[in-house]
Amino acid sequence: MSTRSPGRPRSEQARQAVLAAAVRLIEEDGYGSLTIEAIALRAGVSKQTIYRWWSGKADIVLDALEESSSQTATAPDSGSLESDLRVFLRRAIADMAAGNAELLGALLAETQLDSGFAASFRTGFLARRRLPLRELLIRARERGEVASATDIEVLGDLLFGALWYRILSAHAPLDRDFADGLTDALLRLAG
Amino acid sequence: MSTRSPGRPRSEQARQAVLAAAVRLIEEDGYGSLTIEAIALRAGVSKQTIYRWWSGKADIVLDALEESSSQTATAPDSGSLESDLRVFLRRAIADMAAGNAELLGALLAETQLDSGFAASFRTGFLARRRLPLRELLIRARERGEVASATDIEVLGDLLFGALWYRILSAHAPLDRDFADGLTDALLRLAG
Amino acid sequence: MSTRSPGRPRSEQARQAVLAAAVRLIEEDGYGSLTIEAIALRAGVSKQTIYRWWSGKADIVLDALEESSSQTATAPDSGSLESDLRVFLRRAIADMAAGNAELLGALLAETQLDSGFAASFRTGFLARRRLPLRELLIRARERGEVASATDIEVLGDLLFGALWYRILSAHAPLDRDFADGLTDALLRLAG
Amino acid sequence: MSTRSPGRPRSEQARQAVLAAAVRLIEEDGYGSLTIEAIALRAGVSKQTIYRWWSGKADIVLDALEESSSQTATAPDSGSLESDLRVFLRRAIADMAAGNAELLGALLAETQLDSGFAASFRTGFLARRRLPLRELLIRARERGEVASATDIEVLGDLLFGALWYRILSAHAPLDRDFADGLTDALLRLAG
DNA sequence: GCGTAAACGAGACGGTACGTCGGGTCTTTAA
DNA sequence: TTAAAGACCCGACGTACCGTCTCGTTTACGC
Repeated sequence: MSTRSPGRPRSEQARQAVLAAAVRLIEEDGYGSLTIEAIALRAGVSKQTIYRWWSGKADIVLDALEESSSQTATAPDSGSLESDLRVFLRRAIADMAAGNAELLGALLAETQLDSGFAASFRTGFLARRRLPLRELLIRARERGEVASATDIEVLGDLLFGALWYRILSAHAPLDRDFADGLTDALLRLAG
Repeated sequence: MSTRSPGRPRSEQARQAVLAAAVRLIEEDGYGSLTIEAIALRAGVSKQTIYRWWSGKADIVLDALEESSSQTATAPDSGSLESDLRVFLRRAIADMAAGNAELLGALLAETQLDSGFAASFRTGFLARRRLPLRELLIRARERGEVASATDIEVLGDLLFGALWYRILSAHAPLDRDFADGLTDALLRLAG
Repeated sequence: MSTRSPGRPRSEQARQAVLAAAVRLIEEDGYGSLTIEAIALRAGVSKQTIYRWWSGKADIVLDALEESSSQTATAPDSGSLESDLRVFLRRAIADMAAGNAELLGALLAETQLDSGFAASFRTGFLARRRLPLRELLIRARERGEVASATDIEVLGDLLFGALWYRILSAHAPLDRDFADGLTDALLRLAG
Repeated sequence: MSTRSPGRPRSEQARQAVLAAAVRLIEEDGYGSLTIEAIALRAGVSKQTIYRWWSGKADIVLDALEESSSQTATAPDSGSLESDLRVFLRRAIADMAAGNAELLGALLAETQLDSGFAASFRTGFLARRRLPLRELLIRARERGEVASATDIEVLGDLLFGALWYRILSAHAPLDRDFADGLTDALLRLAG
């Protein structure tokens, strides 16, 4: 069989170089001064190659993030709300803290700059990360660990809000203590 | 007496026109496509006049916000935590909701684009808005309405995080119900 | 074979459009009100393209002039001083008179405005046009048609001075009569 | 008597300061980078004061020139063409050479930039300086020292052309030797 | 001396053009 | 067909000066 399409195949090397260049440039100067031209130069790639595969800076950052982000996609299911919550939050914070806080901030900015991107980011990125928490809480409610009157959505707002707020305000670190503090608060609110 | 400095005085009319133009342009096309030139054109003002008084787009937005923002500066002091919290939150949300959510989003974006602005925004704008809540909670703790073990800073993160998160994710409205939901949650955590 | 360098080649069409636009704008409003932006607009070309290939307005005018200027570069060599001088002067004046007087005036102005340009203009443009006259006179001296005591450089000053002075003062036309009058004067001085 | 008009009289000090500042700035950076604002700053004078009395940069330079220029206005009349010519030329060149070559160059440039100024400059400045030579030559013709066939205007073009050309091309100095060389040439052409 | 009046410094104003940067597209040669 | 190279049009940047304006202040004259 084989039958790959004809012509020169896409260069995986170029793809990696672009993502790596973007990440490094953001670390150096911040997302605000990131330019496609600088990425192309640093990656040793032509601008055209970038525009062939990505729609803009935000798209590259998104791609880089999916690449480095480990799986927060599946909710833990230990049978205990406290354990599930603690694991979920530690994992989420570890994920953000690594070197990704800068990248998340970049996407946060883009959300306010490009309403098209904002829409897809909200229904895609944000909602996807919120889903496991929701599942976890629903299972806990079925076990009776969460009061039926509790508004699960407000819980989500409080939790993710606190996470993003730390990225935004940077007034305190995103560490394990913060994860556990949030876990305690959530348990209290859920009861 | 009096003796003002010589030279033509600053035009208050130009100042107002710039702020108004910026706000209207953001409402029309979003902060991402806001340009100094467009502001100048719309306001019937020269670019130089803008650069004479403001350092950039973010500075203008900040100024516009202070102008329209009513006083959230002073904490209510009714003697009851619940009442204070409710008043404070309703006021804060009313302030954000008006037409200011867009402007706040713009500042949020700028925070990620310009680290210099970010610093002054955090220690200025954000911290200033956080202060009344802090005072209010400390008074309540002295009255015994807040458990001494409660971490007041985490409470702040949760509350303001939730507010900003709604602006960011726009998945639900910033209304009085949300204010009251947050009040209930906070009371529960404080106790 | 062949192997030209990669990348999009320079647009000859853009180049011509720029030169033509500059010439027409000078004819319309004079060099004083010529702007790079107007040239770009009229030529349907971006400013960047202009700055990529020319260093400024004067450089463009110089280029346009070389383009339109026929060859005054080679000295006539008929064996007779009178004939050589007459041909040289008629040619030089025809060259200036065409539509180039405006352009020459522009370069004249630039000489006084930009000392860097002045230097290259003197050693390049001016000196190059002076050379054929010098050769022609030296040949004539060898034939005994020019007195050995005659200062060839002063002759050059007188001749080119008169030409430029007419451009500058515009009090009388640059025509064939003037060319012949100068020829007669020069012959008299040379003898 | 007296009866001057009421109101504060014009400050002679300000006038001198402006002219001096303009001259010094031209010497330092050339006419091309001369600005009204720089003159005002250097002279310790407000822009308004400059615009009240002069119409622009060229007008100031013209004023400064008339100030420093000694009287070339009257033709010498010794009874001998050679003597008259020599005196006239030495005087003219001394006048130009002093520190005025820069200023003359500036006016030369302005001529090409502003057609309104050009007209008044030609009929005023240039023609006025040409007049004494014309008178001197006419007197000599009446004495029989100039051939009646000689075209006095072409003589003027050659002489003033050579002077201006040295300013323009700066390839040789404006000194007494040059004045005497021109005198000899003119005598030869006149005979 | 006191009011009128012009000139003065300071400096903000609406503009125009500057020269640069980056965006996204297009056109070439090479793999 | 993809890639690197690099020229293209376009729009905005932040700056420099333009010539005008509006202030508070100063300096003359005529009443």
